Amino acid sequence: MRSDAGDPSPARADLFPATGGSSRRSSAGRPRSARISPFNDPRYGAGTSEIGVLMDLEKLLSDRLAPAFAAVAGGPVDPLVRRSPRADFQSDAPLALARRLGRPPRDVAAAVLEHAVLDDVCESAEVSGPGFLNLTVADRTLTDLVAGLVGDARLGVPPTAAPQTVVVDYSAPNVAKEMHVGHLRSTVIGDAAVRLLDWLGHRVVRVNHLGDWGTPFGMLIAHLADLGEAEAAHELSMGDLDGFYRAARAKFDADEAFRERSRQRVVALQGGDERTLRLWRLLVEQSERYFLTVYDLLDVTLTEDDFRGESAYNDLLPGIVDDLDRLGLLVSSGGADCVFPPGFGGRDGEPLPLIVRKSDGGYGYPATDLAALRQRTGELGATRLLYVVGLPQRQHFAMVFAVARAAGWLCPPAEAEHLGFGSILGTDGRMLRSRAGESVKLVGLLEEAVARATDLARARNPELDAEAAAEIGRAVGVGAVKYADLSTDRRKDYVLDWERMLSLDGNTAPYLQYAYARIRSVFRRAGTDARRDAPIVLAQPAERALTVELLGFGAVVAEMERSLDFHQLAGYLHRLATTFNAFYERCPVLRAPDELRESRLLLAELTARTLRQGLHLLGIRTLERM
RNA sequence: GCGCCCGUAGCUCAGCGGAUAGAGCAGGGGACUUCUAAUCCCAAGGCCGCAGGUUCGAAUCCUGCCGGGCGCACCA
Repeated sequence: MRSDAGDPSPARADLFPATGGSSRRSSAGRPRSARISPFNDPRYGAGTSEIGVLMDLEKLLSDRLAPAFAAVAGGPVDPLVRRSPRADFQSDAPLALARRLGRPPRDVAAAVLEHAVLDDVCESAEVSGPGFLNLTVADRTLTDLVAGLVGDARLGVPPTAAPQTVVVDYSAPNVAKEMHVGHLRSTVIGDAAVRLLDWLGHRVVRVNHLGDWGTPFGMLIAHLADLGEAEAAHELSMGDLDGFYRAARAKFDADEAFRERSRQRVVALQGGDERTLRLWRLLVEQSERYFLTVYDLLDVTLTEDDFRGESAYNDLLPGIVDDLDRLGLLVSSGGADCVFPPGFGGRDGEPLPLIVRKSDGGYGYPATDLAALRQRTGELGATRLLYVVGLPQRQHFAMVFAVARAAGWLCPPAEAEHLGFGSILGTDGRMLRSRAGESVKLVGLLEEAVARATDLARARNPELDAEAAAEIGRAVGVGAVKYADLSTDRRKDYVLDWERMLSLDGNTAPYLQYAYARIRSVFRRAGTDARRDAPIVLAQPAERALTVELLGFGAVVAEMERSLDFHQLAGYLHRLATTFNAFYERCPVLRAPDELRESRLLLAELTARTLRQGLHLLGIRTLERM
């Protein structure tokens, strides 16, 4: 069972229905008719929504505008509906269409308006500026849609109509080596991808592509043998993997006899020597045990079942070479077996090979990656392969994918995507390093985050007992690190700045967690849940703004299924929290007259559920109090 | 040398063909006998690296330059 520490199962199941599984399934292939509305669709009674899709305002407006555009253009046109600073929404499409039709943009916009049926959902719809359509949604539409959200455990996000098998390759630490900040991004981003795709109803296979094979293992095993198994196991179980590695390395550099023993160990390992293999397994097991403690601290859903080291593909490697040869793709160059995918050049302008088998007969990581890919599309039947690996390996994956396509191991509908990411920088703008110039230990980083967050919690709240402070410190500290990673475009480098990411305001995890805790506090005081059937009343602009924001969750999540750009979800959650805090400031909940009080409790509950679900998708915990 | 990525407010970042380029932080001014002020409100802050081009319209697309990062055959 996966130790999903961030599972949103609430203390009060009635208030926060579980959202882990696909509890409701919308009718697949449902027609996207523009004429279906919350008001005329018999399946769509207020508060008892059977389908999630029409809780999405953008889609509702888009569906209404599409036929009108089609009528004007004589063919399908995407209405390009988006949020607008001048109204609730705007359509940009008339501008582009005007050129195609050779008519003035404002005329086109006006013609679209004439054809569009918007009266029942919009308070106003008008041509604006050079030819935009500004749409202001009727309050009645907002209250009806948000009432549908109340009854929807999935908050307006329907499960996918086309489930795929998705393999997510992420984390991938190296045996007998410490996890460092470089593994942080892969682990955090990969885990968010897994959580999202799983929630959307895909079959997700986590693969932790452990670095558990290769020449360094000769050295490590030789060192292990010198120490004796018992002593080595003890050292490794302390979690000091780097100490072990460094000691082996130092002997390797200094001692010729040790170097020779190391080389013999490599040969013995590859030759399947039982005693050597046993030592190797000890190394792997101890390392895996250590990695699991890091994953536990990180609140990541990886378990022991997800380890699939490079060695797992060893038996498949000769077949890869043979089959490439049979397909006529293999070229011998400099004694190595290579494939030269077109379009890749090297330093000297020569074609760049993917070296499948080295001149010494050994296999490198290209062979392993090809074998793994083939196993994923073949045996596992995956149609989406994600590789959460740093951007420097971009060319490598482009070549592997190109060769796999040429070999027929990667063909539609299956597709592979390198989910690359940038580096973590220090506040000096350079790659994050420890003072000694080494890579920074991941656990050290996490421990510092937790310690800092715990201190902050104590300083804010001196009456907290030690246990509560520790729990808050952990959720906030780890959440802050993960959120800092996920809240900016993953392709860019980002600066790790303690002050900023642990700050209680700004686009940070603590800010979002605090908004959630505040809402929970309201419900503790209320001593009751929100009444599910209470009508939503939009008495003030802040209530209206919050409602519009709540209705945007589905569109953001839907967009991320494809892009996996988690900073968009982070941005949405921050916007939602900001909008809620403004609402909270101006709209008393518990002190309000009955009707308003019930309505506001519902809005608060929806906000909390959305924050919790959104943060959960990012792998970040919420707290009942802070 | 070839290739890829990145230069947006003092700082960290959104925006990637559409209206007057948005947030947050820091700095300035205001709001606490609080439904948790770990909050909110207000004002200020920009030749979107530079120069051309395409377009009714360019931070966004194309070309060239400048600055920074990364990769380029037997390490993964």
